[in-house]
Order: sequence, then structure tokens, then C-alpha cells
Amino acid sequence: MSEQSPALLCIVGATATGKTALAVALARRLGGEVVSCDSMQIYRGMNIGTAKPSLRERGGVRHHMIDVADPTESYSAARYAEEASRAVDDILSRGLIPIVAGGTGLYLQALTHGLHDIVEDDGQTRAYWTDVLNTKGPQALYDALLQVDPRTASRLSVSDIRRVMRALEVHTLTGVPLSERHAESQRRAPRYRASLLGLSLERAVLYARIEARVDDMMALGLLDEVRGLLARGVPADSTAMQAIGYKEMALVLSGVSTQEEATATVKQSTRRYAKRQVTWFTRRHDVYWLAADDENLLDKSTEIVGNFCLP
RNA sequence: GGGGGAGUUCCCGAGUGGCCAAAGGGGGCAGACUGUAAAUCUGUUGCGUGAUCGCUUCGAUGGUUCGAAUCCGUCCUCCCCCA
Repeated sequence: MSEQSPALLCIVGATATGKTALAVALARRLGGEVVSCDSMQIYRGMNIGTAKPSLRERGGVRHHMIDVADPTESYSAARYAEEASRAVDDILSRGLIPIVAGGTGLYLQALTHGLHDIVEDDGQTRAYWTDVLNTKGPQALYDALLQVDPRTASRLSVSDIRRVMRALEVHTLTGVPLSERHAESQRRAPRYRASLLGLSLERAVLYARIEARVDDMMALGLLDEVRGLLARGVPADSTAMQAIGYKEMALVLSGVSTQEEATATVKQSTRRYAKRQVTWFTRRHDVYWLAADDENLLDKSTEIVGNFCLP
């Protein structure tokens, strides 16, 4: 057992701030490989709408955790943590520097700190609680949680059905309240000593970039990409099809909305998503923020990486 | 030219004399987040940094009334019908 967990450089920030480009540039300069941390770029065939870096954009740098799942599967944070850490360790073992880049906060946390121990769904538990929800309603579900795990219940809202449900599942499956499992997992040492480099952008600039990017996606044929996915049998209610840009295009294809309306919705949803990302990463106080549009971004980040991030 | 209807807070839209700074929805802003996370959820949203307080607001203006977004007059704008 090594005395301390390995250092891990992570580039975070809202969508459209240039995380990938910086990661690639740093990888080339420092001799590294990129590990994507994006819950949607993992899906094969979802390229345009996820702004998946093209081969050209990858600049000859090897990328991991992209195209690792089929859109018909539903992925998870735990699976990401598992597979991504394998990739990271592999890169380290080859003497290279892994550079994690991405905006999915939960996935990053799962990778660097781990989740509480994995709980396999036995195929019945979720069905049971879903039935309770359907027959007795959300309040009954919440009350049930209140009985077995008041601590978790108290921080959740009755209408936060997903989390209430999950907490109940965990308890049913393990007999241990989720709150206790959280506390346990927090006591464990993080898997990596993550150094976070955050790319920030003035809100108006960020939003303008987002709008331009969505227009580009439309011009590149996002609608056709979605048409192809659906034709290939990707269910409209799959996790993958909940991605911003995809669910909206699906509505266009089914005649529910016009392309103009859908495009506007995509822009709006992306702005909100970006804001949530900002909130997520701002909460962490260990992020070293840099202006994404700084002329000397690469030099500055190289310097910071040298000073703080690498052993 | 005649008849009818409508103008409400960023938007849509309730509200027909006091309990209305004004329902609800949208949007905006802020926050949360441990196996769906580009998902899901929460709070807030006229001004006065807070207020059981004050001020300004419901097309404009003038009235009625102890009191008006709500009633009356006039004007402006929009829509529909008849000519």
C-alpha cells in the first residue's frame, strides 16, 4: 500500500468553456492522456450533440472514457468511477500523466472520492418502491424513508422522488441507512489527490458561446444524428436520449415541436445546465479558477500544474 | 361609420370594491446533489439591504368611495362583427 494516493489533474468547468482543448494542449505539453468525465460522451453514436471531440480536436492525444457504452444501456456514476479509475491507473502505469476533463460533477466525485459501497439491485426492490409510489404517492414514500433513515429524509424534499427512492432502495438492500453509508465513505481516504483547475467565463460570454455552439450543432446535423439513433432502436426514454439536444430533437421528429422551438429550448436548457455546473464546482473550495478566455491560458495552467498539482 | 370585446407585475394569465404587491404557469436569479446527474429537486422574483412598516404598480387621465386592478367619465391602443 502506497503512503499516499496518486495526484490527479482535473479540468472542470461549465460546458463550452474549452475544457477539452485545454486538456489536449496540456497533455501534449506534459506528456499525458485525456480521461473524459462526461456522462453523455460515453455513449457511442452521440457525437454532435455531446460536442464530442473529433479526432482532429484530440490532436493525437489518446482519450479515454469516450464511446464506452451503447445508448441503449444505462450508465451510472459507479460504473464510471470503476472504468475511469482503471484508465487512470493504466495511464499512470505507463508513466504518463492522466488529465481528467469534463463537467459531470458527480462522476468526477465518484472517480476521485468513490461512492459508498456498491449496492446491487436485486431486481425487486426498486419495483417494490415504485409500486408504493404509484399506489400511495410520494408522501407515503417519503414517510417510509422517514422511518428508516430520518437523517437522509430531513435533507430531502418529499418531491425529490428519485433521491427518496434511492435512499429507500439502499436501506432495503443493505439494512443500513444511506446517511450512515455516506458517513462511512467519507471517512475513507480519497482514491486520488485531485487537483482541480476550473475554467470560468463571464456569464454573458458563456451564454453567447453556448448559443453559438448550439447553432453549430444544428448546422452539423444534430437532427439527423438523433433520427439515426431512434431508427437504430434507441428508446426515446433511455438515459442517453435525455441528453440536452437529443430529447428536444426527438420532439421535432415526432412532430410535437418545430425545429426553431426545439433549438431555442436546447439553448435555454444548456444555459441552465451550465449554471448548475458552475454551482457544483463553485461549491468545492479546492478549485483553482482561471479565466477560460485568458490569452495565456495554456502557459498559466502549465505553471499552476507544475506548482500545485504534480508530485 | 355602427356594434361587441380586450389592455394586469419580465412574458403568458387569474383577479370585478377592503383579506391584492396582486393566484397559477413560463422565464430570470440563487441553491442542493454519494449507482438515472446534460438527470432530479429546492428557494426566490416591484422598490426600500430586514420588517406584522413605508413607497410605487394593474393602458392614460379625471371622478365616485372611508377604501379601487376591480365602479363611472373621457382619451389612447389592439381584436372581432356589421357597414
